[in-house]
Amino acid sequence: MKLPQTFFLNSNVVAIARKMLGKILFTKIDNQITGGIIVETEAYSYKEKGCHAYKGMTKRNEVMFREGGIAYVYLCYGVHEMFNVVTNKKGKADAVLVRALEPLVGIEQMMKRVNAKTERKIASGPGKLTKALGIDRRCNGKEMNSVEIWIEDKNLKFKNRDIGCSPRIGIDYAGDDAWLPWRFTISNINDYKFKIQNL
DNA sequence: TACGTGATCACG
DNA sequence: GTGATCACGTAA
Repeated sequence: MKLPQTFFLNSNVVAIARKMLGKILFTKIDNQITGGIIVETEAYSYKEKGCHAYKGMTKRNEVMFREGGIAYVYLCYGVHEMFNVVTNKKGKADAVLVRALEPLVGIEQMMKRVNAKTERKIASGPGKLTKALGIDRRCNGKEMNSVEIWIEDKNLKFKNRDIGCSPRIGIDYAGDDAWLPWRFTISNINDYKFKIQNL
């Protein structure tokens, strides 16, 4: 089942980030379908200093202020496209950064895009997963149930011990807010992968 | 551990 | 206009 927009309208972005683990992010770009299981996410709220929207609306973060359920894609360090899903109601600029995927569909195509020789680690970072899925700033503002990009729920459930929760990566500029445990990870994904059917 | 890379943003 | 900074990846 494709996740509906309502999934992203909740005001608790941390809960959404947690629930996005195990969902499957797909793109159909250049007529190729590629996708992977979301295994690492981070929550960002306009109320805290780690968030691009903390200081208000700018040209870059404008889509974060729209109604939830759309993509927020921006360029980081001049090199990497970063993919987020905007959440919450219009004007409440929250988002979830997707930081890593377990490759699942269209693996050959993903390997080609990232120029990798093996399928291992081809989407194991926020900059790499966008490259693997063909996501770039053209996806900025795109609805998350469109034909180019969407997330599916295959009802994957995890044991508590396989879910990690820790501070977010690379946001030292956020001061105290850098300590918020808003990063979520899955370990032992291979123990769960086989449960996914009907790709 | 160092640095490429270029858009963005807060200054004037 | 300009310059510091950046939600990374890779090589070493």
